[in-house]
Amino acid sequence: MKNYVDFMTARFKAAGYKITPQRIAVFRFLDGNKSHPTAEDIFAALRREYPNISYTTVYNILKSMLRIGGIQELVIDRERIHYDPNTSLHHHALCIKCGKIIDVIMPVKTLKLPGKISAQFIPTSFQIYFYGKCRDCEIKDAKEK
Amino acid sequence: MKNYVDFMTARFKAAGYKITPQRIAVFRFLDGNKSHPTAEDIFAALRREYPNISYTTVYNILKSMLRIGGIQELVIDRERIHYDPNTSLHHHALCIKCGKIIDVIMPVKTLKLPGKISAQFIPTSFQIYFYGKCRDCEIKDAKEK
DNA sequence: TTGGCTGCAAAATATTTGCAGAACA
DNA sequence: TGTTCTGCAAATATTTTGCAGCCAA
Repeated sequence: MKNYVDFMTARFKAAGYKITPQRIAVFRFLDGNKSHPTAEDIFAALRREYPNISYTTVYNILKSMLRIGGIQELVIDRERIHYDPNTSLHHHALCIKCGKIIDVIMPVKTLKLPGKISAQFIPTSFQIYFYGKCRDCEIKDAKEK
Repeated sequence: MKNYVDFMTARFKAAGYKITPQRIAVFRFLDGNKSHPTAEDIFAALRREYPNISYTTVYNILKSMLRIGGIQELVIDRERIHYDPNTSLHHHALCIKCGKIIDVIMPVKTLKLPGKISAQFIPTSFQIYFYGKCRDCEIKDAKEK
């Protein structure tokens, strides 16, 4: 499978979902996308190609992708949900000034919950979120002083 | 400082904020509270004592507490924000069935970002979120099968 | 006394839903 | 051709804001 578009197209077909131009456009937009877009970002990008596309469609497609896999929701920003086509284990850093999210690829041995907690909770995944300032905002802030 | 109410009252006074019955009620509700309540939970609890209390007041108080410290926002649930009066370093587990959040107290050495990333990002804190199923939901699901 | 705080109502924002018509398979 | 999908409009839910009156200091 050479790219994300073909990969997702195959997954949708396998799941019995139809392939529509809008769906392909979402796959294309997300292919290799490391910007962690929101539904609005995706909507805005697709609107150039499809002036009539609706939020409903964007949300529908994202929901389908979540259901069958191929995308990840990032719940890190209190204002809105971000999406990440990279579903392999990695983490994220949020700039509290500009809201930018960057990937944190680091080897973290699969975290084991302490015995007391594993009696109460069965984890299926985990995410590490770093909060701080990105380089650009750090520089901007330094200049203001 | 013997308890959270006195502690927060002192902090508010030190910051030049007034002490109102509603503020004390929020402090009291949060004292030792490990349920990770939402603004709605707090509103509902306070309403019993203060039938006229408004969401505005709850949100205002939470915002003040965030500003001067004494509370933490948990951005883990896609639907709403949860609050935690425990601001010491600890982590959380979210049950994807019932939405319950439980504390994860485990010793994690302060995580260091890989060199490549620390050139781009200066972290001030981090949070580990576990996603899975709580014991109660696990038992419920087992019975259904 | 007075500036900050509360509570009401309305606004803003993100996401979801009902439904009629379009279009993929 | 039939069912799923799209797009519009309206609904929902959470959080924020404007403002008049109240109250803690």
